[in-house]
Amino acid sequence: MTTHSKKLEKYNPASESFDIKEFPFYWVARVNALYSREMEKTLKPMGMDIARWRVAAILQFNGPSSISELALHAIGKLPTITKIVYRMRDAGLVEVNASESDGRVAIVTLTEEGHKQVDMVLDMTTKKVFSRAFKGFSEPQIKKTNELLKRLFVNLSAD
Amino acid sequence: MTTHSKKLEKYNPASESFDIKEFPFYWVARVNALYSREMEKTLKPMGMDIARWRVAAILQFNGPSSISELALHAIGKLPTITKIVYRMRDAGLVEVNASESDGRVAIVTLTEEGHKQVDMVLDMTTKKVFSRAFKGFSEPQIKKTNELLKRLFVNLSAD
DNA sequence: AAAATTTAGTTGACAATTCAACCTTTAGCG
DNA sequence: CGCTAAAGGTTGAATTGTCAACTAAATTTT
Repeated sequence: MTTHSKKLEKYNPASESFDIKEFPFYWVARVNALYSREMEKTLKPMGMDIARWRVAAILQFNGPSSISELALHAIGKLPTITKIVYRMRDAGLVEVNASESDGRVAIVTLTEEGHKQVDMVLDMTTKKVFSRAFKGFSEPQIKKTNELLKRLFVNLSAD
Repeated sequence: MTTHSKKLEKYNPASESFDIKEFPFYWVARVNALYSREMEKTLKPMGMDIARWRVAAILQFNGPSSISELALHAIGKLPTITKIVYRMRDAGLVEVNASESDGRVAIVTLTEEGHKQVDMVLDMTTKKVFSRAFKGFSEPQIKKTNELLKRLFVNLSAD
C-alpha cells in the first residue's frame, strides 16, 4: 500500500523519470555548501572557520552548553566537537568547566573575546550573505522556507 | 533605502530580536547533516561514503564530467575531488581520461561497477530516507521546497 | 547497596580534507 | 607569432575529522 501518487515519482531518486534537479536534498546540500563557502570568506581573515563559527554562534544564542548539546546543534560527532572546543579554548574563545550537578558533563561558555568575535562576524555577514540570499523573498516566503525545512528535519529525526 | 520590512528583522542574525530557530540556514545545515548521516548508514556497509556517493550520483545523472564540474555539483574543493576521484578509480568505480578537445581537462566516467553501486544505493536509500523525509508532504509542497531552495541557491550564486 | 548498564566525554591512531605551490595546456593580446 | 595570463588539475605538508577504545560519573537492576 503506497501513500504516494504517481506524480511523486519524479522526485524519487530510484524512479526512471527521476531528475536530480528536482531532488530537494541535492539543493539542500548545494545551498549549504554555498552558504558555508560564503561564510568562510568572512571567517578566514579573522582566523575562524565554519566549525568554530557554528559552535560560537550556538553558544551566543543558546547560552552555555554541554559538549553533547553543541554536537547536536552545531552538527558534528562528539569527538569532533570535543576537539573544536579545546582548540577554541586554546584560542581564548571559550571556557570549559565541569558541571556542578553532573560530573560527566563539560559546560562550555563563551568568553568576552568569544562574544566579541561572534558580534563581529554577525556584523560582517549579515549584510553580505543574509540579505543577498533572501533578495526578493517576502516575509511569508522566508517563514515558509523555515517551516518546510523544519518539517524535513523533524521527519528525519524520527527513528 | 531598505527593501525589507521591520518584520524581517526576526530572521536577521544581527538583529536584537533574532531567533536562531527562525534562521533558515541553521535548518539547511541541520537537514543536510541529518540527511548525510542517514545516507552514511546505508553507504558504510558497502564501503562507500558521502563524498564518493555524491560524485558517483552526479556521474550517473549528468554523465561523464570533468573534475571541475564534479567539484561544482558534488560540492568540494578541487584537490578534494581530485583525490576522491582517484580513490574511486583505485576501487574500480570510475575511469579517468584526458579530454580530446582540451588537454588540461580530465574526464571522469562511471564504470559498469560504478553504475551498479549507484543503482544499489538508490534502491536501498529510496525507501529508507526519501520517503521518510517527505512523509506527509504533498507534491506541491515538495515542489515548493525545491523552488525555494533553488532560489536561495541562485541568489547565493550571484556575485 | 553492589553490580551492571548507560551516558558524557576524552584520547590516539588513522583517514580525509585543505592550503600552497606547482605543472600543463589553452586563451588573450599587442 | 610570441609573450603573458588564465584555466584545469595534481601533489606534499599541515590541519582537521572520524573510528574505536577507554575512563569516569550517573542511573538502573537485582
